[in-house]
Amino acid sequence: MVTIRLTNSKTRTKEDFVPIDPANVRMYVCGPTVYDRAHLGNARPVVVFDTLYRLLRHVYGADHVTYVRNFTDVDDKINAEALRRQKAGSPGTLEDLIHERTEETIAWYHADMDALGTLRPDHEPRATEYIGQMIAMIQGLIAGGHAYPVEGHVLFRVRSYQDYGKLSGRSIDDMIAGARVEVAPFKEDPMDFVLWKPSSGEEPGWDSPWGKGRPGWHIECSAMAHELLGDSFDIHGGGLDLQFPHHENEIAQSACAHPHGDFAHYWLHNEMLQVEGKKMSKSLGNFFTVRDLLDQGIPGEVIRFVLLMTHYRSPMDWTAEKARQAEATLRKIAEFLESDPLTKPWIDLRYARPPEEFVEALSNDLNTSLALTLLGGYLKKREESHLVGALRLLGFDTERLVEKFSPFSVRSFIAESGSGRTISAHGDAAWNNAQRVDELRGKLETLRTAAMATKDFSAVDAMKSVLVAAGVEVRMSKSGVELVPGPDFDPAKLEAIQ
RNA sequence: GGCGGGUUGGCGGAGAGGUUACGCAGCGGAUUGCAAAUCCGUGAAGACCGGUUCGAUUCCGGUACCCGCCUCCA
Repeated sequence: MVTIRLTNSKTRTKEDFVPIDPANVRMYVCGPTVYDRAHLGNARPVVVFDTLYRLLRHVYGADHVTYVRNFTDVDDKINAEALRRQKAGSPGTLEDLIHERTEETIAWYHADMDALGTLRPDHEPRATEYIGQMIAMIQGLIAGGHAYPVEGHVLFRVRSYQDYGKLSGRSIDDMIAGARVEVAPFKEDPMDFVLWKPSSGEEPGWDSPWGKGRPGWHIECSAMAHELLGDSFDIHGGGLDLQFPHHENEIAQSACAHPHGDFAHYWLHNEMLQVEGKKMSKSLGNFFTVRDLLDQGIPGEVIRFVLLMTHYRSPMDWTAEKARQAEATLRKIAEFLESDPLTKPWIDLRYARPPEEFVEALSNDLNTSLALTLLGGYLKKREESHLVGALRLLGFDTERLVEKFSPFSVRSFIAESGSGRTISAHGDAAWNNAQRVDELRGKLETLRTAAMATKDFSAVDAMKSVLVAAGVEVRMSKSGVELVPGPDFDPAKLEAIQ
């Protein structure tokens, strides 16, 4: 069995991964706040940890990994939207409207992340379903002297936790010195953070020993991770921006509430995403959601490929050029996969396995960039079994790749043994297009044969330019004519040919 | 201000204390009616200054620049 090695933020070193229980490897990843469409930055950790999830399943067995990713459905932005709808006359209580909004957002999230080829986690708990556990946990923290109620709030006492700041490499005193935050007057210490806060009439609230209120942001992950994964579990993941304060606070709460456990053993943080060299932000006008990209016709597989091109601990830049390269590579792969089985050795691809070196690349702190390089090697060497095994482990469905990136091709061949033509198509729409293009292929071939005799190629060139304009690649050689649709293939433009 | 990370060839992007990364683009060639695709070949790097070492792009220190977090953004 390969040894997985992961860079643990807790120790700042790359460590051998040793699960608490190899029969049940447990991973928790911070999920989205469901107030709007997921943007591309949200997608990065989803794809990164999906890849880790797939690797863990590969190494320990699909039934021996438990992956939890939460939905944060308690949030001011959600409240604001629900309130806006209520004031606009939508029926139902505020709680109903909040639920409506979060349901809608979760459905979008699932659709968008599915398009990126990510597996659904084993559990997707919602904060609102774990309020009871959060209240119980807060009560325990108060009883243990780690938290204190004041003015309807409950605050966590950071000075009660020795190791506060260890994960993010900060000291409480340094942070106070450089703090730019306004400190609520009722805090014992400026760094104390909210576990519970009161709700006004316009905000959702739950009854608690401290009055009607709602949980602070950090407690939900602690409560849900504990409920679903226990006192101690293996991996906790999320974006680097969550390292402080979110993860720091999670550790403090969990460690103090469950002193017999040690919470997560390995903390993984992915670096941030940039767009054309700049931070993605609405003010710079380079902000976009995953749905925006999909709607622009950039396939989810391309987005996934681009995200995997850069190691997860490096800042990653989304550029149009990278998307172009990823698309070109996926097209080459698809074209090879769909190519005539008679031209390559027959293998039962159902049992294709990724090569050892490929698994090792991923096992070395999820080196997806190196993995993609190896993948390119299998393509070049036409090692179909290796290629398919590697693609699957990386989360690419080979049949979908063919349907999307090489839907059909038509070709004629002239050989000593005779001549003929082949059509390959995947899916009904592709078949119809292939039929139409094949007619044109026949016509082009006739024109070309005539032109070879007369040396007048003008008719051939005219037809070729229309095909190219319609996004069809034209390949003519001694052995025949081949037409392959490119990424911009537009069947409507073929009508220009009579 | 405090803390953390980064700086590799035209572009993207890895590994490794010493031997070709790789991809894209470029260039040369094969092939082609032309082209495309494909194949073969090829130049090009390690921000700056010091140190350790027989030898550093790879380890250590400093400088510059960039980025992130400290504000319930992944």
